Amino acid sequence: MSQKIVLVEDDDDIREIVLYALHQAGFEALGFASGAGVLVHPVPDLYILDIMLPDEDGLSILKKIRGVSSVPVIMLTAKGSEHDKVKGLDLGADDYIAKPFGVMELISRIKALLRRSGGVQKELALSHGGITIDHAKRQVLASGTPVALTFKEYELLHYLMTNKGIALSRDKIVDVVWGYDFEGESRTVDMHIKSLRQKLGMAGEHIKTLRGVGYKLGE
Amino acid sequence: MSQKIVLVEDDDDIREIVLYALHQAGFEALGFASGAGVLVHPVPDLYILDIMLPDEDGLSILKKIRGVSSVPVIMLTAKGSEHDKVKGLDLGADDYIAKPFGVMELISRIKALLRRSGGVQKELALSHGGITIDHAKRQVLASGTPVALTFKEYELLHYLMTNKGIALSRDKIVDVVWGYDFEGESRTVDMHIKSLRQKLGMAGEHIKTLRGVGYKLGE
DNA sequence: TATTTGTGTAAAGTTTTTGTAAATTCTATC
DNA sequence: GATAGAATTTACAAAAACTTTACACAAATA
Repeated sequence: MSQKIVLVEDDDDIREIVLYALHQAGFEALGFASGAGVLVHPVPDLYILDIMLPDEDGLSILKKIRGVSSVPVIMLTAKGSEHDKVKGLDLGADDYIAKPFGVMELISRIKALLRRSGGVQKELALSHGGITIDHAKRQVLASGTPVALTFKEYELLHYLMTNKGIALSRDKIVDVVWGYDFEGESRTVDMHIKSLRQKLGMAGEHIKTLRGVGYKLGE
Repeated sequence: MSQKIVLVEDDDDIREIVLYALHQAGFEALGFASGAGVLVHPVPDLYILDIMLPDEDGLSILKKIRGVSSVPVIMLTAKGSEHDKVKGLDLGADDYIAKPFGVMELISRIKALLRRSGGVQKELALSHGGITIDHAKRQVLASGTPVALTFKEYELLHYLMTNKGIALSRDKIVDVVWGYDFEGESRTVDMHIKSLRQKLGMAGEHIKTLRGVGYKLGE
């Protein structure tokens, strides 16, 4: 089970080089050229963010990440002068690396951070396929935007998310979410699945129907 | 817990960009397009003043501020030539930044000033969405005006404020604020939430109802 | 292809939950 | 113990959520 790293870097060359090196080092690495789409992606084990990006700057992405998770973040800063300033600011990232940097150094810092954080890393939010559920806040984000769910909808999604990839029968779902067995047949579960899919929009497609069995979130 | 910054800058674009960056950096920032209204507002932790303003220039605002407070002030100066002149005069501001400036640099200087002036920032008051609760003074402000709360109302608000963004069940609220469990059903919590919302006026809308769960402040 | 079985979904009907005014009980203070 | 203000309960209206029904549609089966 290799660890996942998301890299956000607009310079194509740098991105390709770093991704290649990360793969060589045994990480599962995914690159983005801009902030768009980053937060739709499930939360990885570590982020590497360029502080200067075309659309949205690295800091604003950092803020959003920190809103849902305390996953380690490494910021890439441009020039020497800016680097010291940013580093001194302590904006909430775990490490700052000045460009140009050696790939080996980057990887060694990544490993250090993962070692350090791996211990008591408490994930605040569950994530999958653009869906994020923060149980403390009782808040759900689909593709980055908040979604208002009713009580049962939320409970159902939470159950699916905590069992992502697992096939769940209607009986099991009813037991867990409703807490008792319905008598006859009813479309209640289907009904709530429908509402969920609808409210989650695009991301709702990750809720799969298993004909004759029940439902499943993701692969 | 966040520090307040007032920005006076007539250029809409610059004002928006800087305000955005300040918010991203975790400050509570408020912008004015001209000098009017600035001094009516409560004194923040730091001012940023453009030296060239339509009605009243930044220097006269600076004078007035210095008349009542020694709060840090950063002046924004236009071009290179003027910058040096102003800087050499030492007009009483704590720092001078020439336009165009990098937002990162501005924020770094702000932090430096706040660190220097405030020492260790003693944060007495919690703030969110126009509601301020100063536990030392046991005083609550809603949209800037004092609100008289009863004991239970205050305790309830304080609990909500210290857990802003967190979903709180009625049981939890009762445990913490009332200290014991009610027997049967009762509308007591709802009742106090209602009074709070009423007394807080506009700002009361930040207390959200989570149907089937409880309540939550903000987010 | 025809049939059967299972699922999606809109809409109606029912239940649950919350908001709120008013009545009642409690508590501190004089 | 009288009184005023606060806290709690009661009762009901309003709003929101939940379940069921009914039927269309899709997939599996014969």
